[in-house]
Amino acid sequence: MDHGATLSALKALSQEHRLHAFRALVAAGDAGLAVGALREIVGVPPATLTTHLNVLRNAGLVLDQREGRVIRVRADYARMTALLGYLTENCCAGSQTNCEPPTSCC
Amino acid sequence: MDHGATLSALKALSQEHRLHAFRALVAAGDAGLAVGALREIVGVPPATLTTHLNVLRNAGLVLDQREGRVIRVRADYARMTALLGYLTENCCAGSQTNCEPPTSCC
DNA sequence: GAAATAATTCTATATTTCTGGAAATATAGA
DNA sequence: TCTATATTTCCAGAAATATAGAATTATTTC
Repeated sequence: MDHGATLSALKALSQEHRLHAFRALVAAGDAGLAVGALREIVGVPPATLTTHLNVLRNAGLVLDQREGRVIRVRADYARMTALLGYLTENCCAGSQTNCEPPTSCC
Repeated sequence: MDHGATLSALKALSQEHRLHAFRALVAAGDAGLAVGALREIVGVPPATLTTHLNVLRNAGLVLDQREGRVIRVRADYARMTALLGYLTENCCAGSQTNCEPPTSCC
C-alpha cells in the first residue's frame, strides 16, 4: 500500500458516518450488510449514504455485490490490514525488541 | 479509545503533510524529531507545519517537550496502537479462527 | 407493461479545512 | 539589554468536503 492509497483510506475513515458504516461492516464479517440495513444503522438519508459509500469504495475499503434489488457491501480486510501496516512501518528506528508490525485481522 | 477520539486521530492522519510528519516521527522512535527537522522533511512553511502539528497534538498522536529553543516532538505509540485496535474491534462477528486484534507496535 | 422497491446520480448550498504571510512569544548567548 | 534563532498564533482567502432533495436507473413481482 503506497502513500496515496493510504491517504485515501484514512480520508475515507475520518468521517463520522463513514467510520460508523465501516465498523458495522467489519463487525458483520463475511456476510456483509445490504445498503438498506447499513442505512438504518448509520441513520442518514439514502443519497447521503451513497455518497459516503462511494468514498469507501474508491478507497478500496469495501466491496459490493448486487443481489437482485439489494446491494450487499463487505469490508475488505486485506485493505484494512495493509493500512494498519503502513502506519507502523519502520517503527521506532528498529531500536526496540518488542517492536513488530501489527498482525492482521482475519 | 472511544468513537470521538478515534475520529479525531483518523482526521489528523488523513492529510498529506500530517501523515508524512507522523510517519517520520514513528520511524524516528523515542528520540523523536525537533520541529525544525520535521519541517525540512515535510517541506512546508513554519506556520503551516505548526497548524498541522496542533491537529496531531489535539488528537493525542504526538507529544512534545521543549529543549531550550527547540521543541522535540514524538509519536505517541500507545495512542496509535489504540487506534489500530478500534478499527478491528469486534471483527468478523467472531466467526474466523485466525481473527485477532492487531498486536501493538512497541 | 405497470407498480413497487433498492440504490444511485445530479445538483446546489452549507460547512469545514488548508494555506501561509505577518506579527508575536520563548529561549539562548553576547 | 540587544540580537539571533525556534516556534507559535492570528487571520482571511482559497479549496475541498458534507448534506440531502429531486430525478434516474436497476430489478422484481403482479
